[in-house]
This record gives sequence, structure tokens and C-alpha cells, in this order.
Amino acid sequence: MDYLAGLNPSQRGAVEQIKGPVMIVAGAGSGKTRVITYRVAHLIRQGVDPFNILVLTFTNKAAKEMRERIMKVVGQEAKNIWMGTFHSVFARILRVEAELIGYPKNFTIYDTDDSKSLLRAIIKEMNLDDKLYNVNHVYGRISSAKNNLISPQEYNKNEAIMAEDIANGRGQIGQLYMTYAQRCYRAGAMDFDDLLFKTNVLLNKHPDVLHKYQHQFKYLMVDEYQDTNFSQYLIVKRLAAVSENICVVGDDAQSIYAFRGANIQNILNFQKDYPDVKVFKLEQNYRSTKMIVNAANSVIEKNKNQLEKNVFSDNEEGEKIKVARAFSDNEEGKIVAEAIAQEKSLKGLQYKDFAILYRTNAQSRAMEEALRKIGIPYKLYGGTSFYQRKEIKDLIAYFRLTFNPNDEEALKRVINYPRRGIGDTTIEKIMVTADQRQFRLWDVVVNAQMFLDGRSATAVGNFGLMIQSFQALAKTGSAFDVAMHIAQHCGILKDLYEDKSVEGLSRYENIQELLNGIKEFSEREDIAEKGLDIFMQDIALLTNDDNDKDPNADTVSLMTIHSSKGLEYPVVFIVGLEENLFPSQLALNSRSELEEERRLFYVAVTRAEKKLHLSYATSRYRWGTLNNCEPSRFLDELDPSCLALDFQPRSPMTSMDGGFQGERMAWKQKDQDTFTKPKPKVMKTTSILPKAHVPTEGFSPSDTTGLQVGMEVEHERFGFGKVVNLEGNKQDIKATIFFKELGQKQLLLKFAKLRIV
DNA sequence: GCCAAGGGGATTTTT
DNA sequence: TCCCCTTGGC
Repeated sequence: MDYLAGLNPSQRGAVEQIKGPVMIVAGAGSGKTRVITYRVAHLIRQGVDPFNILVLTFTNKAAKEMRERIMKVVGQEAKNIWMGTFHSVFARILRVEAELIGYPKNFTIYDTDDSKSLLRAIIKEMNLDDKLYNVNHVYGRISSAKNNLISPQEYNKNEAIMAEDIANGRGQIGQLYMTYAQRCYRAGAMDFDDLLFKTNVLLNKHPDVLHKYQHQFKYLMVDEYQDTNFSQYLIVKRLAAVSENICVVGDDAQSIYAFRGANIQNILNFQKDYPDVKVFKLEQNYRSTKMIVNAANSVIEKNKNQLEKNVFSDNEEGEKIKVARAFSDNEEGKIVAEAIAQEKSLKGLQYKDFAILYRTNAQSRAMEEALRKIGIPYKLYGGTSFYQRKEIKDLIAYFRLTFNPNDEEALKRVINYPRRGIGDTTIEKIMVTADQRQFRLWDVVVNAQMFLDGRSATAVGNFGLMIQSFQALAKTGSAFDVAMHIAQHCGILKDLYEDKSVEGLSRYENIQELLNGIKEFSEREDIAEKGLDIFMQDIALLTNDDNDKDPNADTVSLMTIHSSKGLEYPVVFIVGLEENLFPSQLALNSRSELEEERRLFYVAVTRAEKKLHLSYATSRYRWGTLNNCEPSRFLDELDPSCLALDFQPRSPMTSMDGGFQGERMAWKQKDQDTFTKPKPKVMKTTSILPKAHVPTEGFSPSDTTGLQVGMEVEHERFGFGKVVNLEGNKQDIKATIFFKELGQKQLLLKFAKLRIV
């Protein structure tokens, strides 16, 4: 039982309490994953059959990591645990039970693109204004309806919802939802939300099925419980109703997905749902310094609605949190890049010890440019995943069509790609015909001669024959053979091969990579069924990090705060701490939204192990125009004793208290000044910095190899100063300089731009 | 039926 | 600014 030895009392308690409802409130950095993996291992060691354990996570990555770690403790048995994301686990169950609720077993999973494209088509068909009925908005309404288990019929009957839509001038959303659901059904397709929605339908309408799974899953665990939506909540509740061996793990302070339907009440109310719940609080943070934990606590305590806990650290005190002010987003990038270079050599760190976190993806550009300029390697996380690339989706659409010819989104995608002379008019005709006669698109395609004429009938007919030939082959061939055959005969490979542009080449390579992946799959020995249809089943559920090539490369990581959740880095930079950016402008309307932003800031702060840097810019390009910015309120909320300002605050202050308030006041005054005058351009903005140094005309940095203590120097931004100390050697000489305006600073000579006076 | 230029929209993201 | 989608001309 050696795995129990390294645990603290509450961790150990959580691991050993295997019966009944358990809630583990896991503070940031408190060893949550460890507890979950050991708890599962413990269940197995106590004689629980792995087949009876269900562990639900939110990302594939978390599931994969956990399974690997459990494997290390209990060995191969870990393979038999039901473990995966909500979506993948219930998709797997729906593949078995689909026919009970009227879907084919080989139903297609529509991804967000498919859903939106279908909605776009329906909005058009209904002759609605696509600006008013913005696809994203409509999709969001339907998605949140599904996540709250509101069917199209219920949606249309619900007075409150309808009134809200009508008040927004969008009274047709209910009808759109209705049609959308019918069209998905007709196509034998479920969207992401359906995987949970239909699971609820299944468990609700078929008590025998519910019973079966209740007895199969005698032990349930849910990770990141604070991120569950109502639909997920109810599935879990239903499945756990018999055994009540349910263990949820989460941290209300890290709930950052309310905007996509997560309901923080699920974790806050868990004790009400299960009055005899045993609660374990993991409060010791093993990740960060005291300074960082204290700073994080000082922020999160501003939130009202919380589970009580006291996160603390026994680690070293640590350095204060640096706060830097820049006059523009580009200068912010430069400050960050130079700080990384400096800190790396001073502390003997590697690039991969650093992360730059931001609120919005648009902020990455300034950071990237600055890093590139001084040659720091970096890796951008997020962005489009492999499976979302156009060429991959195109080929996969052919696969989808092969196994489910009713998949209308796949059909529309490739019926004329590569070009085969089937234009919009013909496609329109097919759709109208299908609608009029209550056929599916595919029925019209295979009977093209009956409904279309001339050239288009032939073109469509041939397309149908081609898909049918793929279907015939798919019955017998191996995944790889079928995939290869389709790639070669549908025309995509040829089309891409002929495209000699750089992008074309990379598309061609991506297709090859997909085919390689399928080949690998075909050769796997640990699974019995290896048809292309099996490979296809969960492909819509795979995402970017499942394809992460080189996780050990020595690069700085750049990502949004949302994608940093669960990760940790020795040195973290949080950039863009400005009002209307972080907190986001769109989150200022309600207390709950602001609290979510604050939790987001909390998540960001707690990613840091040793050192945290914060920064903001006083002006920034947004949507092409230069905007003035005020410092984020979150800077004020941090315990001032944790901070080390990298500049002179703008207003005279006796204490640090209200420091950024002072900044904001200064900014507001400035704003009023500029209101009467024409809007100033960039350089004008820099001039508002009262202490900013204006370099002497013709400033150019000197060669500093011969720099001596006592020499007078001028720095581009810090102004004039005197060298008081020099240490280190050759490449890494660090100079301590006393600046007239700013006081003492330490600079690395190889980066500092100094002019010897 | 195809292509190129123009317009509008633009958090956060997993599945 | 940037990207994606639509539109309009050929």
C-alpha cells in the first residue's frame, strides 16, 4: 500500500473513502490528479472490478493522463476502467443503444462547423435576416437549451424563453431549433450537445437501460465537477442513484466555463443533493510559493459565492510579483521577451519553464513578434486542431458519407469538391426535391435521373455511384485500405497534389498524416474491431492536444488563460491586465460574470510555481485602432505587499494602497483632456507617461564591453544613471545601475540598451 | 459554375 | 487589424 504513504491526511481520507457520496474540494495545486488516480487504484486494490468504475473528465488529455498514471499503480487492469470525457463515454453508450431512440448505430457526430453550417442553411431557407439571426447567437441559444434539457417542443411552449426571444426581435429561434433538430435526425446525426441530451432521453425513456448502467457503474467519479452543466449533472445523478458511490472532484474557485453552460451551483449544491456526503478539502498547495498563494487568495476572497476553504503553501516565501507598465501592446511584448531572456540566464532556467498567458487570442501577436525579434523559441497553444483543417474535414466527409449516406453536412461539403460540375443551382434543386417529397438528400442523389436533367443528372448520379462503390469496399476492406482507396478515388489527393503552393503542399502532407494515423490504427493489436467505421466513430471528439507532436521541446508556451487550466510553469507572465480586456468588457454587466473573470484571474495566478509577472499597457491596438487603456481592477485587488512595481506609480502615494486606482484616475483625467482635442496618435500617447524618459536625440546604444563601475550611462527608457556594480562574466554580465528617476535596477548588459555618457 | 474582391464581425473553448 | 463569408461580375 505504498501509494498511500506519500499522501497528507485529507488526501488520504479522500482516497480511502470509497463508499457513499464524496466531494473533494481541491484547491489549486493541491495534488488533485494524484488523489483521483490513487483513489481509482485503491478501488481496484480493494477488489472492485475495473469494469464497474466510471471516471468522467472534460478533456481527452485529462483522461489519458489519468489512465497512464493509474496504469503505473495497478498495471494492465487500468485498461478496463470506463474512463473518458463525458462526450466520448456517452457516445460509446449511444452507439450501442441508439436504435432505441430512433438513431442508427453508426450515427454521425456533427461538430460545431457542421452544426453552424446546417443552421446557416436553415436560416436562409426560412428567409430570415442573417444579421439578426446571427449563426453564433442561434447556435448558442440552441446549445444552452439542450444543455438545460429543453427539447424543441418545450422551447416553443416555454413562455419565458419565447418572450425573451421576441423581446430581442428573434421570435423564430424556436422554429429554427425545431427544424434544426429534425434535420439532424433526418441525417442520422447528433451534435455535441445531443450526445448528452440524447443520453438523458435514453435513460429517461428506458428504465431497463438505466437499470443496466446503474448496475454496471457501481463507482462513479467526476473530475472538474464545477464545470458540469445541467445535462451532465442529471446523467451523473441518474447513474449514481442506486449505488450512491459517487465521488466528485472540483474547485469552485476555478469554475471558468459558465459562459458555455457550466453551472457552478452543481458543486455548491452537492451537499444538498447528498446530505450524507463526506467532504474532503485539499487545501495545501504544493505548487507555488507562499507569495503566489497569498496573492491568489487575496484576489479570490473578493468573490461572494464560494465554498469555504483555506488554501495555503508550505513552500518557500518566494519573490514578490513583478508588475510592469508598458505604453503599448508592442512594448509590453518587448518587456516580456526581455524579462524572459534575462531571467532565463540569471536563474539558469530553460525556455519551457516560461509561460505567457493572456485573456484573448488576439493578444498573442504582439508577444510572438517580440519573442521572434530576439530569437526566443515559442509554441502557441490552441488554434485550429488537426482534425479541423479543411483538407482533413473534406476527406473525412467522404468517410462519413460512406458509412452514413444520410449525413447531409458531409454530402453538401463534398458533393462538389473536388469540382465535378455540381453547382449551387443543382444542390438547391436536390434540397427542394427532398423537402417536397419527404426524401433524404441521398435518396435524391442516387435517383438523380428521376429528378434532375441532363448534365447535372449525370454528374450527381456518378457521384452517388462513387460513394456506393466506397460503401461496397468498406464492407470488407481494412481501415487503411478503404481510406486510401477513397482518398485516391474521390479526387482530393490529386487536387492537392496539383496545388504546388506552400499551403497546398502542407495540405497534401496533412492528408498523408491522416492516412498514416489510420494505418497505425489498422495495425493496432489491442483492439478487435479495426474497420474504418470504428476509427471514424470518435473522430469528431478528438482535439488538438491529442496531436501534440513534441511536448518536450524547449520553448516558451503562449496560451489563453482558459487553456492553461490544469497546467503549471515555474515562471508565468500574465499580460494585458487592463480594464475592458481583463476583466473583459463583456463581463462587466453582472456580478456573476465579473466573478467568473476573477476566478479566471485566480486560475492564471495559480499557474505559477516560483515567479509571477504581471503587465499592462496604457494603450493598445484593438480592431485596428489605438485605444487608451486603464489598469485592471484586479491589480488593485491583489494584496499590495505581494507586489513589486517595475515603475514609478503615476500619482503621489504614501502607501501602495490604491496604487492602480491612482493610475486609473490619471488615465481618466487624460481621457477628458483628449476629449476636447483631436484624438492623438501613438507618440502622443507615450507622452502621458509623466516619468517616461525621452532619449537624447540620436540615441544609440554603446558597446558596453568595457563598462566600469562608476560610469554614467543613459538608458532608452529609464533615463540617466550611474553604474554601481557589475557581476557575472562575458555573456551574462549583470549591471546594477542607479537611475536618477527610477532608482536602482539590475540589467543584463547583453539586452540593455545603454549609452555611455 | 467559378473566382476575386469587399464587407462585416470580432471573448474565453471542449466536445 | 484580420479573417471568413457573401456577393457580384465574368
